[in-house]
Amino acid sequence: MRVRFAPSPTGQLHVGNVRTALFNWLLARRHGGTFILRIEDTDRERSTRASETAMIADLRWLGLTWDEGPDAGGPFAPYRQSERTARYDEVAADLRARGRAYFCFCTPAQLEDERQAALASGRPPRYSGRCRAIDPAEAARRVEAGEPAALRFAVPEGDRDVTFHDAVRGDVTVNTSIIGDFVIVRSGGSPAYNFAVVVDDADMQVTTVIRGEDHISNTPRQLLIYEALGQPAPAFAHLSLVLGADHAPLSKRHGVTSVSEFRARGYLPEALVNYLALLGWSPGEGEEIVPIDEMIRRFDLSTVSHSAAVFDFDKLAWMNRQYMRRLPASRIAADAMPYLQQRGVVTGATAEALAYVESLLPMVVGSVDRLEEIGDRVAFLFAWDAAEARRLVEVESDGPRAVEAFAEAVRATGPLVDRETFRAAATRARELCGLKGRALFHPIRVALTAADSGPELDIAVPAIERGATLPASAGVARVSSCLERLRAVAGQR
RNA sequence: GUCCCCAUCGUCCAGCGGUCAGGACGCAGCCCUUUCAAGGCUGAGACUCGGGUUCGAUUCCCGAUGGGGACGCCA
Repeated sequence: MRVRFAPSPTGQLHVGNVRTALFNWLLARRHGGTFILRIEDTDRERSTRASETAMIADLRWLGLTWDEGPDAGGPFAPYRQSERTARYDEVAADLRARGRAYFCFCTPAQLEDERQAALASGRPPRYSGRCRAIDPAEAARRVEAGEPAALRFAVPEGDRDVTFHDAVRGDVTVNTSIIGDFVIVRSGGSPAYNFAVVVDDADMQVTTVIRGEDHISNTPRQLLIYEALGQPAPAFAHLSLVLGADHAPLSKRHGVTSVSEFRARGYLPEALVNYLALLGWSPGEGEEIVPIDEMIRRFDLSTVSHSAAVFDFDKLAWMNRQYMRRLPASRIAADAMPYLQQRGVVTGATAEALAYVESLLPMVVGSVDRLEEIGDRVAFLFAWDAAEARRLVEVESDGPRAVEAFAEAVRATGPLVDRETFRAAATRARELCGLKGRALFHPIRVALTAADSGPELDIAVPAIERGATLPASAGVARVSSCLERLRAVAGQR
């Protein structure tokens, strides 16, 4: 089995395309087949190498590895359409020599007028086939003389049904009478999509073409080319589209849609892949968190949904939270470093900094959806605002009393390095002031964190103390100790 | 306009002739709790409509309706 993902490098890699890539990849891995990455850069205007590079990086980040591609090489190289022009020229010449394609001299303006007229009078807006009547020898002379011409495929006359079996939706039939002669080589000499895909898929021996539903009506055209070429056609599978909440195809105006943006916002590749897999496919019973190996084991095109799916950002967020909790802490800590560095909370990627960040994870994981949000949740460690803390303490009727009792307890116990020490200090404070429950703990919280909500105190407090012992060389922003904070709030009064 | 595809809770999926129509996200309530979350439990919430076929249709067939796609010298 040979499948391919063939993006055109004209921008960012979109999650809808990633889903297509993923389904191709899953099928290849499931059957021990080959996954090919092919770059469809025939549109010279819009394709850029920067976009190609970015897409490759995104695919790598997602873990969708390919066996053949522009960088990896392979037996059917090159895998970049812009480097395959000689091959397209050859096939185009052959088609023309055999009367299956002809030169068209119509101007864009002419074509546009015809289309408008057809639309206005309610006829299908397709090419009239006018240039088909031009004698091939004369056409060749005109081209020789430098007249610009596109090459069109000569769709067989008469109405004939073209049927193909779609692996996700069954048989699809289209009548050739609705297909106008379409351009296969632009007047500039570059191959048009319908032509290049067929040549490439045939040359690269692709056995199954999995792509978006928007290509379903292109399939009959491509089948006609396969036929004219005397090549066997691959199997086809068309995936439904990914929509936004308004049921319009997912686009920038729905929010974040490109892989690089999801990455920048702190989504994990495993979560994105898992979410996307479940958008239009289900592994069977229950389970939403599906390890990649399990997906490979279970994936099958016949169980892919026929209908369009709405992208649910909330569910993705939930999924990401699940992965933040399940993936090894060392991995999450490492991935979170760039975000913390960006905030200036971590200044150097030392082993000590990494270890400290990892130690903070139990405090944030589960309460945060994305890596990017970790910084907010731990901000109280590094940016503690004494005035704000004092203000919040005073809002509580017994606030100052509770804080003073706690401060005295801490002076006795020393640094609250672990949960037990913290609890012992809290117990001592309760004995000193007689306050308990919220009346005791809330003042302690606001005094120590300058915020009235946050992580559980018995893990937040030791985190403060651990941070306070870190040397400057650790590359972590300064954390003031509990005692320092208490002194500043309770004062020496 | 023409052709093609699609149709189960708000959303994503299960269901593949007989089910109290199941799960997940989200939502509501309760519990837990020193706060916000998280977590646990409970709950509300769907078979688009009309014809067939059948003893029996969410499930099969036809039509309508609705949604989407295509009709480019974009892919």
